[in-house]
Amino acid sequence: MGFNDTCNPGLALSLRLGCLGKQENFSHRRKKKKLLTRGDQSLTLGSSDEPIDLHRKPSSVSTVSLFSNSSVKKERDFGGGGDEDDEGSHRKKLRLSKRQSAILEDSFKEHSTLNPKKKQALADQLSLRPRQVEVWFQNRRARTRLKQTEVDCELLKKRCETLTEENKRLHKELQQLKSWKLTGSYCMQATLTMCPSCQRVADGSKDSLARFYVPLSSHPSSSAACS
DNA sequence: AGAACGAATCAGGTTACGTCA
DNA sequence: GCTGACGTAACCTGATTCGTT
Repeated sequence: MGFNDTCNPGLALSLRLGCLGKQENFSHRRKKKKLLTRGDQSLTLGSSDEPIDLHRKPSSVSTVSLFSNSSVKKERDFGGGGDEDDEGSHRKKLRLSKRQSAILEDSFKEHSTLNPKKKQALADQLSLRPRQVEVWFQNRRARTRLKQTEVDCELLKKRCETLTEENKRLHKELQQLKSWKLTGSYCMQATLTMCPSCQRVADGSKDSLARFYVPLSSHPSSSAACS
């Protein structure tokens, strides 16, 4: 926490959803071809140095679907378990060490997406499976988005509050002007004349109307227009 | 050339474990 | 010791892109 998550201020709440990574990260994809088939990756049960990873797409009829949910999960989750304890009867959630987290964090700061090379390098460096590095980056990006969404939310809230306040104030002002008009007190008459060319109130002696006041010197259609 | 397919990766959401008050 | 809240690793699902056939 407390990293450069809020480096993108502004209200791009919805826009950002589509722009983070999705497209930008495909350039380095698919460099290798079928070195890893799905079977190789997911169903090789401990036959290589890459631990069990039974996690891909149970939508098709794969080995995964042959197990019950929970048993698959346990096997999958436990499969690998990092470099430490590989024994145990149930899933043991790995807790990344401070060093591992720090290195991942540094790497994330550099670039929030992974390419296969970087993934493998980090995995090697940290004694983790590439899949774990991948998951960490996915979760990290999700956290970043969540945090940014919260920031955006706060900004919108504040903006909403100020607009509500302004709206109230304008209503009040309008009522006041209406009442003046009804009571015939036209002392403001001169100050409320609308300029025909710029559609603004041409003079504003009152502070509340000052924002509509256009200095004659900067008026588009010469100084005579608003007199 | 273009359709079909598979692999890789993503976002968004969920689950489950570890930690702490 | 128990419990609920919280953080987060791991997972699921659907979508997208791209290389291969």
